[in-house]
Amino acid sequence: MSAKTTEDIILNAATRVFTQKGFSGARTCEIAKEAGINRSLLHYYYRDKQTMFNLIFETRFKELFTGVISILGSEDSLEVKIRKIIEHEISQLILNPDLPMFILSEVAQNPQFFSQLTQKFGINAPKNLLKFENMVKKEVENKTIRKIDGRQLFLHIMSICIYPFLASPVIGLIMKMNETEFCELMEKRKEEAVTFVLNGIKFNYEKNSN
Amino acid sequence: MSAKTTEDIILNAATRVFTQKGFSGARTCEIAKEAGINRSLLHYYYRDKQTMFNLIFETRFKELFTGVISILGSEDSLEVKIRKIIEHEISQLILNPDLPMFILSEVAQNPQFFSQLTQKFGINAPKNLLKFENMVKKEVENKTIRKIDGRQLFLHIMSICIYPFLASPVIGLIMKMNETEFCELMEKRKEEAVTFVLNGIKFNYEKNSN
DNA sequence: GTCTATAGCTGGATAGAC
DNA sequence: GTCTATCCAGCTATAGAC
Repeated sequence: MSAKTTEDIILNAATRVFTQKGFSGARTCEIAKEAGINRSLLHYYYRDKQTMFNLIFETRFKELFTGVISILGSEDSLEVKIRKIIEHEISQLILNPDLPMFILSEVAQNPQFFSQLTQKFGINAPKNLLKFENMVKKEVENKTIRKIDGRQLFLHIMSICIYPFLASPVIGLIMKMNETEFCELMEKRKEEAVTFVLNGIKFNYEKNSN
Repeated sequence: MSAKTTEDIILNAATRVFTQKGFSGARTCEIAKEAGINRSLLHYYYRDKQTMFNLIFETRFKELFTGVISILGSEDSLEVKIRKIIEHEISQLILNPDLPMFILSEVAQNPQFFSQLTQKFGINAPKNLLKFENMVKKEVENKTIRKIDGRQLFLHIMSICIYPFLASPVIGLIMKMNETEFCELMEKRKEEAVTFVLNGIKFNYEKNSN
């Protein structure tokens, strides 16, 4: 990140511009301007716009997904997994609030991106998710949590962590917050989200004991 | 939607293309092709790309926001509001799965869009949200629900409804579902989400009675 | 490695025939 | 109202000087 070489300066500038505007909205001359260099230097270091974009997209893609997926596949208990995912996700997103919008909007337009990259990095998301689902299933059978589809629970958790960052401009306006206040709300959200999720799946005695 | 006149045919085609590719990714020639007409007809009916886009964006913007905001401002009880929002949102999104990505990605690049349009339509989102927050506050004081920040609860609800549609390409792949299966999961999600949220805010006797 | 100049293309917009 | 032809701007990419 510290950007000493011209190569790094360009890459950082390109990352900012692509992340904010997406591939089709980004302009190479804006990247050059942001980096404070000549436009032809972009081609010298990274051949063309698409090549540069692919490189950046891969990096940011890993930033977004590898953390959660590895926690999903860990040996922790369900409750610990839930805590870890939430704390990890929200902490990361406070540092990179525009990351999910960048990745998801590009993937929406180009779904093959996702499968290509998970293959390339040997990420086995479906396997790790299945492991999570099986844990949920077992806890449901043991009646340590209420009856719930593991996929839905996984979606609940991801939703609660990621959505606020996807909608932050809207949220900022309707809740009349500036960026700092938004971050504070997200900071508090870590604990709140854990409580909410754990309560949300708690076994319901009154309802199920008869 | 039925598209009898050329004007409507163009508008429907443009809606599809803009929604899928966004403003900067959309090409007027693609819209013309999709509508099966000549490119210059676009200009005849809608002057230019930006004008056409603004028109479509306004319409889709209303589709996404007016429903929830009016429920927020209604006289229903908190529980009924929660049920109504969830059922309304997920039902709408099953019919328009790519709507939130369209709106939110454009707003992310152009935050003034949101404030302009809410002003223009006289939507007072902050006021209706405050009403919701006050209801939450009152229920917390009455100990009918656990202690929770109304803003966080509102975010929980919106997140759980909207996020799966924003991430649907990713979700489809890691859960190995096609579009139909995804819709079925969302159909079931209505009930699951209501249970989850209501449990998530339930007053916790064990913890608070001593 | 970095710059200037320029080529070449894509896409939006307009004029004008029918 | 619809089409053809054309123009023009903006953007990417390349060649070549320093």
